[in-house]
Amino acid sequence: MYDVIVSVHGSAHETLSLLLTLERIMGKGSKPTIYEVARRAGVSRQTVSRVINNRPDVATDTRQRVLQIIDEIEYRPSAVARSLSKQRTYNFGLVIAGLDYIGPSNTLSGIAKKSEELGYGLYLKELSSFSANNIFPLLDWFLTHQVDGIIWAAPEIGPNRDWLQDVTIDIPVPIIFLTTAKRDHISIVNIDNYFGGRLATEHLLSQGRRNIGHISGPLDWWESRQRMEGWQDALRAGGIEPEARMVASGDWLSKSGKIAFEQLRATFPEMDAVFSGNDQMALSILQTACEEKIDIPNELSVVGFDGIQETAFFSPPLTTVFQNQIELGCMAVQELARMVEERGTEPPREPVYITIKPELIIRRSSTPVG
Amino acid sequence: MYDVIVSVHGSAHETLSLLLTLERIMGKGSKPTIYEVARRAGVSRQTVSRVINNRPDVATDTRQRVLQIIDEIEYRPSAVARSLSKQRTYNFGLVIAGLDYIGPSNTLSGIAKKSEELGYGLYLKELSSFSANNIFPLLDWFLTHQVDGIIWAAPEIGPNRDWLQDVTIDIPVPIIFLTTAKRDHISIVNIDNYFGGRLATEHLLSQGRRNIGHISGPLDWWESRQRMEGWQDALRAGGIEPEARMVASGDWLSKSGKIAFEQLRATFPEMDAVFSGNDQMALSILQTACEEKIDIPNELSVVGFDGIQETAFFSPPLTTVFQNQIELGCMAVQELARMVEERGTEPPREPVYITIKPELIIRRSSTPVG
DNA sequence: GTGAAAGCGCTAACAT
DNA sequence: ATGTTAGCGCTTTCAC
Repeated sequence: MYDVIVSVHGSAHETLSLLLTLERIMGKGSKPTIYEVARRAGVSRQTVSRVINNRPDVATDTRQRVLQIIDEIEYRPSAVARSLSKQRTYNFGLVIAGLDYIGPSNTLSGIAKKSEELGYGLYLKELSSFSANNIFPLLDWFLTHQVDGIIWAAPEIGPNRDWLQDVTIDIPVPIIFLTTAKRDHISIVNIDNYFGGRLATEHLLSQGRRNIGHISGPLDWWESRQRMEGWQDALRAGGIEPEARMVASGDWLSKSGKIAFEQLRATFPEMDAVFSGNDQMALSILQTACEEKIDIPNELSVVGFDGIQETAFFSPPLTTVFQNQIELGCMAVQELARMVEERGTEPPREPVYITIKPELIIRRSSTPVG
Repeated sequence: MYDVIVSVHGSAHETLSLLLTLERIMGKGSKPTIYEVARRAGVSRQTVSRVINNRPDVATDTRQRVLQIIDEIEYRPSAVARSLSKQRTYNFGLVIAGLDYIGPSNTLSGIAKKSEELGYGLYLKELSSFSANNIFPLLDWFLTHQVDGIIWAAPEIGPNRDWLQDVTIDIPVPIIFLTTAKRDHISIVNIDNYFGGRLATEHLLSQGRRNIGHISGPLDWWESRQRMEGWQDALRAGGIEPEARMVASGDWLSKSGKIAFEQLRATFPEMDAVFSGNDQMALSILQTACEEKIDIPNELSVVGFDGIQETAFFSPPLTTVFQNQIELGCMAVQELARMVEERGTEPPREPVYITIKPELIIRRSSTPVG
């Protein structure tokens, strides 16, 4: 009896599975498997496998029949089983921080979009603090879940990249970092914050301003320091020596910008321009100015950083350095996908260091009519 | 020879696997499996399985030995294999939209945090537009990947929930919706926008204002309509009949707020207060007022909606209706986890409809000193 | 307390 | 063009 069935449907082993499968099918709710499709179509599982993977070597009518069954019983191939079998998940792991700021969620948007486009799923983990406490459980989780690659999109702050040295990158999957100082042997995608700082400052110089203050972000942020250095070097290139009293630090939020601005007015009274480390702190300068009847841009020019949409409608509209965070996210994913696809190539590819130039958007806050 | 090995390490079948495994181990890079651990520890795979699952029925010294090996060879259990075997992934699928706005990314933050806390991984998919185009491929992807549950965190706009009727919910996994009008048979978590609209308006009434205008969000957004209805009903309760000329619609962005405000000043010149559908549009009211020397709050009171952090540092500080989006995300995940854990309970649980009350934060923009 | 056998749903490699 | 066999790495009975 087995022999008969075998000759029609498959081996003894498959027939046995068939019987078991049938029992299972009885119970409600159990999702159909590839085997169920094969059984109904009267073909083997591999044939079904070929169909669902769009492989050419299947007879047209067989393919039709299989497809119809699939449709009929609403069969969906299990990505889990496929991952196990192929030893590849087509998933990326993403570590991000500071979703309560608008910048990171733009980056996220770019990452999500590009991953989708390239056919990768995306596991999201948010780092609750910016510090580096729970890095290892997190990495472990990703490895455990067999992601094909990791995107590290939390900013570099203080010592929160030290673990890189410890691990000396024996992480067995490709990993790409955003917003991280250049380091050997690791792949990085960055906005060129230094260049942005120079852009802003050179623009103010070109408008005839000579007393250009700076409100920086927190100085343990790598990005803040880069922007500040851009400001410093631009000043020097213009023949001006930057001094400590020309800088005040904030924490990115509007409130701190207000405080820093007050401070600068005290320590640097001749100030005729400010370069703010981000747009939100710049906003509070504009507000303070409005309250205290300081004429922007005639008395004081202001330039921000980030290029959030609102800046176009600040009053006056804010000149700002636009950093394309969506693009940043896209690039990161694109590069990671490349790394994944080119694994095992000989010789191994060099780590990449990609830098995206920000752009200056000139508006009224820095262009006195005079 | 087999017999000897068998008596030490396992069955003939396992010994065969062993040989194959050994070969594989030779090749660089192949990750150790549970079998490798078992072999080195001289126990069976099930024992190792017990150890990594923290099961009590393992002798202490056996456990120690196994743990040590695991540490030594840096073994990490494969979540993929486990998922296949347990028919459960401990992953959620999240659909979100509008990450370029700040609200959704707060919700996301809550969702990510709570998922982590409850031990679930999170697959992220961003809906590129707010419309309902590519819903089905998306759902399919999640089902294919065997998520334990789905969180739908894209807002309800126009007809983008129509598919719910089509599918009549034969989605085989629990699913929870955010920001969605009440419907039968589906689980929903919402901010009470209607209540928020009432809160804002009643506050203005209590301050003696009688001519309260409203700048709404886009009226195809369910949230916008709810807030507006709250405004309307509060006015009526105060003996005032709302009229069309008292409302102008924006698109959430500052610019549209400015335009809407200009319009209201024309159609509703006696206006002495405005309730804005969000904080960003309210910001542009404040800015316009500052430019045009309108005294806020004495001439005009302003109340916003959302409660973004910046509002505390607007000038003047903005009274606003705070919606806790992080909490919203947490609740959604918590509820989803419950649904997942209580599957198959008899009788099945009723769908939930949870509503979070927003809170009024009173600041200077609505509290004239008089 | 520990182990053998079977199975989760799919694919790769090798037939035919 | 289609089928067979042997995995992928883990868990779940059930037996001892």
